[in-house]
Amino acid sequence: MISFDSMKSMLDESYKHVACSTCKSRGHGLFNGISGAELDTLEAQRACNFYKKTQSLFVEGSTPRGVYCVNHGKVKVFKRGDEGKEQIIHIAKAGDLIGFRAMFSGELYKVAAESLEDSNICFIAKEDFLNMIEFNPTLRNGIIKELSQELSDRADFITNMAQKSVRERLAFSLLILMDIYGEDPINLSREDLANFVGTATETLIRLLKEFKEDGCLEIEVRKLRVIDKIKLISLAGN
Amino acid sequence: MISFDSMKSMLDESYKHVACSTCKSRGHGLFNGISGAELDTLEAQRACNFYKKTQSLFVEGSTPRGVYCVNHGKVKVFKRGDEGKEQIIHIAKAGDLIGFRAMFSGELYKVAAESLEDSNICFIAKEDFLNMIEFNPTLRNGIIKELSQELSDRADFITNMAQKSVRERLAFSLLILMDIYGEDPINLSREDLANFVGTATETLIRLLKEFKEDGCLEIEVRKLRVIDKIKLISLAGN
DNA sequence: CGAGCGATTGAAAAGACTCAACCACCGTGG
DNA sequence: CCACGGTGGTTGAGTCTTTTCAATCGCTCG
Repeated sequence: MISFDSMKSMLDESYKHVACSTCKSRGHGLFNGISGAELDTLEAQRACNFYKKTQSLFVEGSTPRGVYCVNHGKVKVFKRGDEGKEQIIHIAKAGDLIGFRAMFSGELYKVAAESLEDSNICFIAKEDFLNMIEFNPTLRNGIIKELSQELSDRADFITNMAQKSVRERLAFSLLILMDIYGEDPINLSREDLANFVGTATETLIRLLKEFKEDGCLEIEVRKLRVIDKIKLISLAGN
Repeated sequence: MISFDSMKSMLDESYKHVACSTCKSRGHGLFNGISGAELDTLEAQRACNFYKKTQSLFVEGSTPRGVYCVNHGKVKVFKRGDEGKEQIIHIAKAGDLIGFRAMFSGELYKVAAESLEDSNICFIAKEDFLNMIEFNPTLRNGIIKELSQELSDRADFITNMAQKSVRERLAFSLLILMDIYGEDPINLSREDLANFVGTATETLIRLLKEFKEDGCLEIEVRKLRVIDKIKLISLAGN
């Protein structure tokens, strides 16, 4: 049976059932350069789904059943601290793969994932994904490289968290977000942004205002646009 | 030519040229369960070296040439922040492998590694290591699993850094160090410990004193011994 | 014995957080 | 069409943690 919601979803202009062959995933990241039989297999095995803003992909502690490939939209990957406060570890954009770490560790999810905006996200079941990895050396090496890359990013992240002031971390975070959002303005709730930077919402708001007064930033209700990247880089203290 | 230093090293009681077959690496981690021809290959390819306390294995920005396998001793893996302050990302103990991330990413080292005490550390050249990985599915899967595991650990680490107080982080760090040091007292300079926790040395010293007064800890010049693990866990705020 | 480094202590200052109140916007229901 | 309630955003004030800077101590090594 098709619910009213899912019908509405299908009619939503942001929803497109796309072919893997035209998906951004092929432009970068893991599935970069995949083609031929491999691509056909992928096309056949993946299931395309629409997620409304703030919909959950998976939660901490649940059993991993496959990987998620973002076709369109943004997804936050986060973890909850002791008091339930979210720490955003990563924000995935179109073309990114989510949840593959858990495929290999044999553990339950240690993080949760949730859409930040209306998103198209494909799902590839665990067995299918692991099969592809097992029999495709290129893909396999890609995975290893990807894991290595993320590990390195996180070492940076840890160092920043430990040594930088909140102001510097915010500047640094905005630079990362610029890459993720590309031409579009950064579109995050104050709370999500605070949870990415690792600070209190109020502190974040005050700093955003300062950055705006410094002429680095344009602020709309929920949208941030970086005007002066150079200045931001110097504020990030690198 | 053999230098005086290296002769002295060889005479040092802490130096033992061990066979891989008796190395702790086989008890856990990547080389867990390796045997037969594989073990012989490893034995033939690896070079055993002695590192005095505070000796560098590799520095940030240098070219990775192979992996390091700790036979005996401890190694800190760290990164320098903007003001040159070290952030210790990881402390490797006997049986741990170091520097394998860089084998796969094709980049220069993003972190540095240095011995924390007199250590025996074997070296396996890049080609040999990659060969082993390429042709040994078990080993390969082990690597992927290891990378995944570390990724998960670092997500925790980031969350802790972002949300916990320094006191909680210290308690948490001491618990991690208990695992690493096992029966031995934790043996780190105040500065290294501070750089692991991510705080100023002075703050660290004051908190250690408090923990001692709370009856959690015994403090010697450089050695820390946890007395009350339960209390420490509650202090870590989990 | 003196230099030097790591460890320690004290006092002041800065940074960030918490709490409380208030505002602005938006969708709902009357 | 408008009042209402709720959510997310913003501001202010006070407090607490943590850092910084300066000084001292104690030990080891040459």
